[in-house]
Amino acid sequence: MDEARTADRKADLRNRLIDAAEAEMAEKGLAGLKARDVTQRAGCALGALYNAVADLDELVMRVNSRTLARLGIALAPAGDATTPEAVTLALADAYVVFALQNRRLWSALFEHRLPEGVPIPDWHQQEHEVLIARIGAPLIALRPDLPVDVLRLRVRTLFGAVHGVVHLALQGRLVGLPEAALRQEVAALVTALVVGARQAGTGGR
Amino acid sequence: MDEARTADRKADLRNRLIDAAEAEMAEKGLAGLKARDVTQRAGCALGALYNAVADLDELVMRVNSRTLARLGIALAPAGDATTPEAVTLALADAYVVFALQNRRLWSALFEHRLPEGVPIPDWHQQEHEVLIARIGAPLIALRPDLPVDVLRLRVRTLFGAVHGVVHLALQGRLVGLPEAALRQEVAALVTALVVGARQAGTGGR
DNA sequence: TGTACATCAGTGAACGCGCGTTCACTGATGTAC
DNA sequence: TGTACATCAGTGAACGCGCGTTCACTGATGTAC
Repeated sequence: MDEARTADRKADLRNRLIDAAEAEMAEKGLAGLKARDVTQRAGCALGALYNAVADLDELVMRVNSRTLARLGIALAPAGDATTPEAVTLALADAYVVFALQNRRLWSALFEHRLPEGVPIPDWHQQEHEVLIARIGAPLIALRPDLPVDVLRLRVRTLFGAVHGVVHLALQGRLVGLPEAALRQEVAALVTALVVGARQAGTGGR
Repeated sequence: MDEARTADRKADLRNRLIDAAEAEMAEKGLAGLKARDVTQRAGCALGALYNAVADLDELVMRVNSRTLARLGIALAPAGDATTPEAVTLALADAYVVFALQNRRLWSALFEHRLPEGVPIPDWHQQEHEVLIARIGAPLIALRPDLPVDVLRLRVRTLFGAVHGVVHLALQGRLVGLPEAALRQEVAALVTALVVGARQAGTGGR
């Protein structure tokens, strides 16, 4: 009857391990994540890690999963804007701010690669889809005339463009770029793209 | 008097090592580059590598240097276009094509990180600057009214946007995207950005 | 409520591997006379 | 042109380290009677 208690404690440790991994990754980046550091931080023995989780890769995916969830929350208020353009702009700006405030965790989202041949698990893939859909919603409103597959591509292009600018800014080849400047650049970028979309959609030049 | 001969042979081996490293990286990517594979491919002993080059990092930078040079050559014909817009479009398109034809070598350009605290050597940094300047030239023609530091930022934004789209496309989260589609997306992206620039520059909307 | 037994979370030393780099050596090449 | 000597490119076995993962063990927790 009390077997639930042990299960709880097991889940507890598991969470502590994910917490620890998250903290380590936030401090040292994905490449700096070491099994020993994680377990030490979580206050358990090295071996316990493999009782809670299959391997380090799973741990990374759990952390990435959390990061995506937090990103989702950070993007939510953007939906309140009144026009599709404004929504898109707000999404992009929230994305930039999130990336800046979560540099290493955000980078880990894109750096992590599973070993060759191992596919990304469905539950994780789906989390990505949700985000893409969120970004795509206002664009669909903007261009109801376009077929969905073209729109899907456009959404990824928009996302890729914003992502690329932020990525480059955080890489350090462009050190010390102030936050305000980055946000402004991204805003200009998105404005150009979205205005282009509307003009094309309404036949206006 | 014949000491030149030995020096030549030394330089020869060095070049063969860089060739080998380039081939290895093109096949297996930056992370797949191993000292033993390189020397075996170059037909020399493991230790000879360290006679020719300080360490693997230097080898990678030599390869990246070549890749940048080849990229420069690939971009050159774009300068023949007649309007600044057309030049920018041609540059972006040539960039995309180059990236697709040199996936792993192109990725290595951005993946390689020197160990913490070691700065990028000047000669390599400068190669980057040259490319950025090349991309920037038509933009300067487009917006002679803007101060240079704003333009510098804009150039990097444009580059980052294009880069991000290509990067995302090659990552594999977006597998099998046909080349034509990618080129078209990038063309649309750049058109939007460049048209925006001209309109803003001429006081148009 | 006790007692014997089973389970399994948790331990941490040890394993094993990959891999960059070093180092004592050798032999070919070049110099001095 | 020979001969003795010095140099140093090239060799590859060995070093050393980092680090993910395993595994024999232990002790606390839970079950059966």
